[in-house]
Amino acid sequence: MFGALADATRRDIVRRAIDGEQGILELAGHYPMSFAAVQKHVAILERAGLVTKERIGRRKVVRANLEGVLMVRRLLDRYEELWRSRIGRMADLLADDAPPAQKEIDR
Amino acid sequence: MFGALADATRRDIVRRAIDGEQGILELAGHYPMSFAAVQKHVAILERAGLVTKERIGRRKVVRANLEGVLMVRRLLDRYEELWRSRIGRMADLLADDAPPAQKEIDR
DNA sequence: GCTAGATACAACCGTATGGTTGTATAATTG
DNA sequence: CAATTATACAACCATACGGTTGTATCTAGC
Repeated sequence: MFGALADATRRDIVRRAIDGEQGILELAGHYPMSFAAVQKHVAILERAGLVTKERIGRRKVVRANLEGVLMVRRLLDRYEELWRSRIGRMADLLADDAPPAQKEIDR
Repeated sequence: MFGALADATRRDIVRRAIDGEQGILELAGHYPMSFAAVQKHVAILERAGLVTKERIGRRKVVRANLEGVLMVRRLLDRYEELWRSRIGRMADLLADDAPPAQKEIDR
């Protein structure tokens, strides 16, 4: 998933897919590369679960998959939580620390 | 940044860096690859701003950089927001839609 | 059913990436 | 300061990746 988002073109496709109903050919129009290249990018995003394709008429409309974006975000949330809990543990350690004898505190 | 997180080893290093005070050699112990390889991974994470190195004695301790993680998350938040505002716009459209004449609604 | 439109897929190419080994630099220890 | 520990860096290799072109499939319209 992170891999899928690691490419700028793909991130932009996701962005456009969020509020567009664009077919692949239309999407390809926005980028300085061939239709096939864009097609590959969409395929990668699709496999990563960040985007879905739906046949509409003779086109296949690309739609962003909110679930996918949320999935990635959740991972990052876990990292943040790990961090905060670490900070928490450090604070706990300091708090649990019974005030040592005066001579050790002062100075 | 997404690129930096696109590798499983690097994600694990970030995880360990969150609550560890591990040097690179210690980190390398966890993975089936050479010290130099891990060193490169750390360098990539560092360039991406996800991790910092601090010299402590003869080691260089690797610490996760919360700022970096939050940065990536913020990007995903923007995607989510785009999505929700799109849903919002669609809802608005439906709401703004003045009830058409009866003949158009029924049937 | 034939033609045109839109997508799919395979083969190929150059470069970036993840890995290796080897050598050099920094900091601790005796 | 010599020896050891921990990190840095360069050169190299195989493979993955982003791009191309060419051909095949599927749908719409006449």
